[in-house]
Amino acid sequence: MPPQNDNPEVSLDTLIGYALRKAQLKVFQHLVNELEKFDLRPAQFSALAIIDQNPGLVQADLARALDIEPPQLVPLLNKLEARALAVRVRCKPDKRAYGLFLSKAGEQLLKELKVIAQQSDEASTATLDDAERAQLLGLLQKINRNHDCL
Amino acid sequence: MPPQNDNPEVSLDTLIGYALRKAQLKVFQHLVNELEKFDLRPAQFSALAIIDQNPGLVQADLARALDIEPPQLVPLLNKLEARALAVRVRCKPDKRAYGLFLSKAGEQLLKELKVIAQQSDEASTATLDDAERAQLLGLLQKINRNHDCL
DNA sequence: TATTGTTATACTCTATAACTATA
DNA sequence: TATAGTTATAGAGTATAACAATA
Repeated sequence: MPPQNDNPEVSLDTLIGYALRKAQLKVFQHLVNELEKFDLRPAQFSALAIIDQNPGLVQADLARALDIEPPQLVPLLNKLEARALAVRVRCKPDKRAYGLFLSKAGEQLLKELKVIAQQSDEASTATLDDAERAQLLGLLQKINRNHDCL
Repeated sequence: MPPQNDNPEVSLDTLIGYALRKAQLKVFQHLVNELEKFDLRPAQFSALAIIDQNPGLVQADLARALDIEPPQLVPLLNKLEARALAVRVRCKPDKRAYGLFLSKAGEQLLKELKVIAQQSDEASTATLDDAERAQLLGLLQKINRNHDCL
């Protein structure tokens, strides 16, 4: 922390965006470190979870759910397929598209990863108690509701 | 009883990290759009605010405060100096280092930007009322307090 | 002609090693 | 020798246009 601060009445510390970014970097970095042991990135974990909850969805749907562009999905899914965690299956009605499914190994790994992610969440927010964590989750989800202002 | 492995207890929507990331992207993107009108990035705004509160700090201090590496600071400060918003001044005691100061124009622009940032904060969290916003800020700051290294 | 997934490309952000000039 | 700032560079993450196969 740099030297003194003689005019603190309006500062970065009153901005939600500033605190939000710092907190996100901290929590995200913790998860990155945990998932590194599985040679996975957070987006790959999220992809596994979304496929698990929406078996058969096509890549465009997954891209929208992850809020990334379709081209970014290609190496991500290649990696998951190469590790036999997920599969692309040609759609019967529309042979341009692929339905996405988890393999048994993918389902099993995902179960492990969910525990890891939950523990990472708690470890990186260890200054909060359970009630505060629940409160925070509710507030964040409330922010994430209205997407029409974007 | 066969133990069911569905595990709906832990999905992405129960993870603080997931909600935190989505909220941060939303709030950050809103600020990026607002600052774009001034041809500035959030890190440049933060740099202006930190220099303003800590006039004369050296670049290593600013890098630490912004949580970026010193090399990333070079083009950032070059831009601020080229626009005459901030200046690097050789330190008298240690001629290797530069003290950083805002120009009058920098101070004046910063005053404007603080209003913009505050409005951006409120606009991108418009689903929250003032009490919830204050609550959220407190929770985030609590996360950002690290007790393992002071 | 339009769409799904893919390739190629570029632009930003970030991280690290090496260089300069001072100490 | 060690440090402050800089340069050069490489690695991610992200965004867009263009292409192939299919509709």
